[in-house]
Amino acid sequence: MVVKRRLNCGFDFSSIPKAPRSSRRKVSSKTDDVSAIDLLASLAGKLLEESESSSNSTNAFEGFSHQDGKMKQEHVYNHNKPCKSDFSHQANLASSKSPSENTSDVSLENGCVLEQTPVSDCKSAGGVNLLVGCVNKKEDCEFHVESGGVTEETGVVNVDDGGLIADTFSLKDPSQLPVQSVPNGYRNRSKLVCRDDDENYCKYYKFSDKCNKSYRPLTWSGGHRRIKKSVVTKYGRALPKSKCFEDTKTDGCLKALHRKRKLCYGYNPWKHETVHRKRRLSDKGLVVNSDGGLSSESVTNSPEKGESENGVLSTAIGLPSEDSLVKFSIKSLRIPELFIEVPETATVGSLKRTVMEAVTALLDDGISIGVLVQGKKVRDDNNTLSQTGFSCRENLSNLGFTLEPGPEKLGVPLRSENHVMSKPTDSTKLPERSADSLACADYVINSTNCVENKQELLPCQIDEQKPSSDSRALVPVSALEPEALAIVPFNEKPKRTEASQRRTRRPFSVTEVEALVHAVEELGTGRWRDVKLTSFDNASHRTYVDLKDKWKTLVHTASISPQQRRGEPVPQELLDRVLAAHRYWSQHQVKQNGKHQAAATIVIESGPSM
DNA sequence: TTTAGGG
DNA sequence: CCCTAAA
Repeated sequence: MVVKRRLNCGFDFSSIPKAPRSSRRKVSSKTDDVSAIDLLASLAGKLLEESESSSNSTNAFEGFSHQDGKMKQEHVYNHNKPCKSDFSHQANLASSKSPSENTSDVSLENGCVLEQTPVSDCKSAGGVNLLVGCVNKKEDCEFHVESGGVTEETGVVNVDDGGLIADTFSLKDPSQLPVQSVPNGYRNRSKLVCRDDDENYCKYYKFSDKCNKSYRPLTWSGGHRRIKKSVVTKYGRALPKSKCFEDTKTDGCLKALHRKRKLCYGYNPWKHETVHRKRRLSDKGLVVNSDGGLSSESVTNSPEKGESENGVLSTAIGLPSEDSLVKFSIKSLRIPELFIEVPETATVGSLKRTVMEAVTALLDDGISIGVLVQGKKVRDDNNTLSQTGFSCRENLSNLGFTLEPGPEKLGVPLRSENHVMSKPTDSTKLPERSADSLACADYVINSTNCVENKQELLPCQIDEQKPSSDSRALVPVSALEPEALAIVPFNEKPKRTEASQRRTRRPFSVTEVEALVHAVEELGTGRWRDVKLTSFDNASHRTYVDLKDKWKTLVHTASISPQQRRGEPVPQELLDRVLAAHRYWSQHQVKQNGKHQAAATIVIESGPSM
């Protein structure tokens, strides 16, 4: 899975397709959501363009001040390399807010960021997260496992992945963000969890007597969702699935990349991109308009006319010369609170893989974009920017974006009719500016050793933020090497275009097995829904069917010789409990059918767990 | 929707 | 993990 994903640009996340969790559940996509992404992209592109032409664009960025003091440890990861464990990360400083509000911040980074957050903080502080990270201070940005508790007595690293959060902060100087020490609170059991928005944030579940700690499986509580949607072109036309990146679990990143590209070539009127390049991308399957550039009609659209959603988009994509343009940039989209647990004896490689899996799971579950104005989430996607209150440049400081779990909130795929987007005015305008960014991105991507190279990565992003040219601070939507970009998605995973992709395999961890066994011991083998609700409620990637299947395999595993077992070894103790529980509940079934016999059985067997 | 099983 | 018949 990891092999070809490139998660370097914050924008990627916004465009990451929501992987269908279950074929049975189909969520109708909301067109409104798309506009948010597109708008965001458009604005970002616009900002770039603007900054390029005007050194004063800096002001536009200054408004984005990071509002909270949340401590975050973020990890930029990417896996351009064949090695799945290959990911790089870096920490970012972010602010702390209540879970529901923390989304208003914007971090500017070249890559996706994972935040490490103590679970305990979540519940104890009413959802307030303490995250550790930094933007410019490399020394503080490393993924210090020790701080998380790897070296702690618990021997686990907890990465609580909360909802995805896109933070926006001043491009001016990320380093100004307060740097705080890493809390030593990562001692709980790990949660591969994804915080859901707001109220769902603090969910956690108990999964065993021994491990009666909050456990939030990696996922947002939205449960499995499988969304089938068509990709909409930047122009608002729905493309045939075969020609678009379809939402798939495994191709989320690819899709993200695709989106990124859309941003580069579709929404960002950056300069010096040739039509030829665009076409090449198009040929590769990218959703790129061959004529490229903003359409004249869109250009003529004045911001004032933007009453409808389309209008908003037009405004966002308006000509650089228009003062009314809303300009801002989103340097990165953060994935906060990825909670990970690994034994202290685990290798670094396994740690990487674990993190990678967590990230993948997070992405697989889909994300949506939220827009915040003055800390308040804008729910009406149909309002214009001005109506919403951030049409003016001075209000940008109050503008925030959030990456939120839950594809259903933002059915990325929209209906074409709802997305009459502006076309790029100048086909020749492509992200030349992004060259630097791209170089940076490439560098990041090529970094093999994430941890080791992290510091190297940071400079990249820092270097980009030159005082005189804020545009450099913009998210590097790599466009420098179109071919490469185009190739990656299509050549690497060409077939992954169907919505109903098989879910990525996620082997049960021992911890999960433990939780499962414990739940079955108490609930029996015929109440998988209850098992799910009691022990895996927040593990959206674990359906009750999954649990049932896992139990099935566990019983089988326990029945065969250890030599025949594969995968991560399950402690014999657990397997014994599996057999015991299986036996017990089998008897229990018999009991229901034949009461008398059951009574005797029960007396003999005091319980499943032993 | 949930169970139960086969694939 | 997926797919589905049944309930």
